[in-house]
Amino acid sequence: MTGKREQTRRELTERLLQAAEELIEVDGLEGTTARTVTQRAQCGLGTLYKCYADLDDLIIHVNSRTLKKLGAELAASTEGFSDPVEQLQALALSYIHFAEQNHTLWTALFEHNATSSEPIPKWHEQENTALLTYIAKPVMGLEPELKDEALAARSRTYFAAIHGLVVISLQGRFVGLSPDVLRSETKLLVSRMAQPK
Amino acid sequence: MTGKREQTRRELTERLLQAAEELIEVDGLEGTTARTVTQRAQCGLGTLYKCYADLDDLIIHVNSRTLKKLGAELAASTEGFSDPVEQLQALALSYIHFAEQNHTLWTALFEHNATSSEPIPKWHEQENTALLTYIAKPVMGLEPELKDEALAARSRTYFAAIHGLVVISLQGRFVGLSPDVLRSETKLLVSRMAQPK
DNA sequence: TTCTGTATATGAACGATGTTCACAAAATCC
DNA sequence: GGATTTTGTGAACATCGTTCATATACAGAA
Repeated sequence: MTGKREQTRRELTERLLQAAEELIEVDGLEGTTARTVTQRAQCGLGTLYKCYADLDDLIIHVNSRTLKKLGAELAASTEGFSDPVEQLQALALSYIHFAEQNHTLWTALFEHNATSSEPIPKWHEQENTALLTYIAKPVMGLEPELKDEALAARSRTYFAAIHGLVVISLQGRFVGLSPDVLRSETKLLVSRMAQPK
Repeated sequence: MTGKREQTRRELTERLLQAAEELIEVDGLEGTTARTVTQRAQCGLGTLYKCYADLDDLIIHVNSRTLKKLGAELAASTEGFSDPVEQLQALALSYIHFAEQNHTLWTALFEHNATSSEPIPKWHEQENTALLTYIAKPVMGLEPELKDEALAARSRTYFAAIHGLVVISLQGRFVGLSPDVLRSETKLLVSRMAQPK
């Protein structure tokens, strides 16, 4: 019987990922410590560092999962819409919906590593930029003259503007907008952005 | 000779504020600890808790200073422009300039307290929303039908969209835009937002 | 000025954090 | 089945924010 080592290692790795995700979901990033995660995963403290580089690395893997879920919802949101503007509206509303329904996980996406020395690994940066592809498609329909870098930059502009609006609203650094005001302002932002001069 | 106690207390409070500001400027929030701050201010560790509620409170006071500087630059930026759109452009470019020139202090404004249990005190929230006044003025010129809450919401939308763009660019969670692309995209965002349908 | 009482600046100490590492135990190999 | 290698473990360490007894310095009265 061979491969037992590899199996238990995979189980441990998965259990830790699951435990971290649940902890972030319930208590947020601040409650997600090396000790609470390993306790919930029912393994020793040092095991975390056998399965992941460090706690940051584990959280990045949780964020990776979250990005996959978000990507799936974004992809599904544009189905049935042929008009680029309607697609952008659907993407924006889908983003809001995801942020509301998965508040702590979504928050962890950009609050994590906010003050860290280690840079975000490239494979995870890539996962972020990959989401811009969903935006690039309708933007291409709206502004067909844009090529490559210009299209990527414009897509980032669309995303950044919407994202900023959602952050201000849901994070509540300023007094938060109500959910319906957030939606109406988002629709307005998209429709104005989507009318090239 | 009376009032010596109060004077040294004020000096200590100011020295701690100055030390924290310099530390954030040089090392960012992560290098700004209770020990490094008190060491730089040349006072005992416990003194911090005599002058401020805790380390968070001290950093909030640094952020308060930063907001004042930002507010002054924003106020100055619109001088000489009468066209609302030009005023919004000036505000946006001024915001970018401030973020670039005071990168760590500006970052501390919204990265601090990201994962904290204590809510931001109301007087500091008020300092944040006060900045929206600068935006509200030109927006009022552009969309005079907006009243009170609607105007406040629309001003937040303008700010949030620009802020999102600057964050994505300067924070570099995604691969960062070059400074001139950031500026051209910002101008485009403002001009499109500023054309009511 | 001197003496007494009070306010306060201080750093040792505490609990909690992320991370490391020697070691015992378990899996693999011959 | 014995030898060897791999690995999960938690005690230990450095550092963090925060507290508190205490010694020091100041304020008011004589």
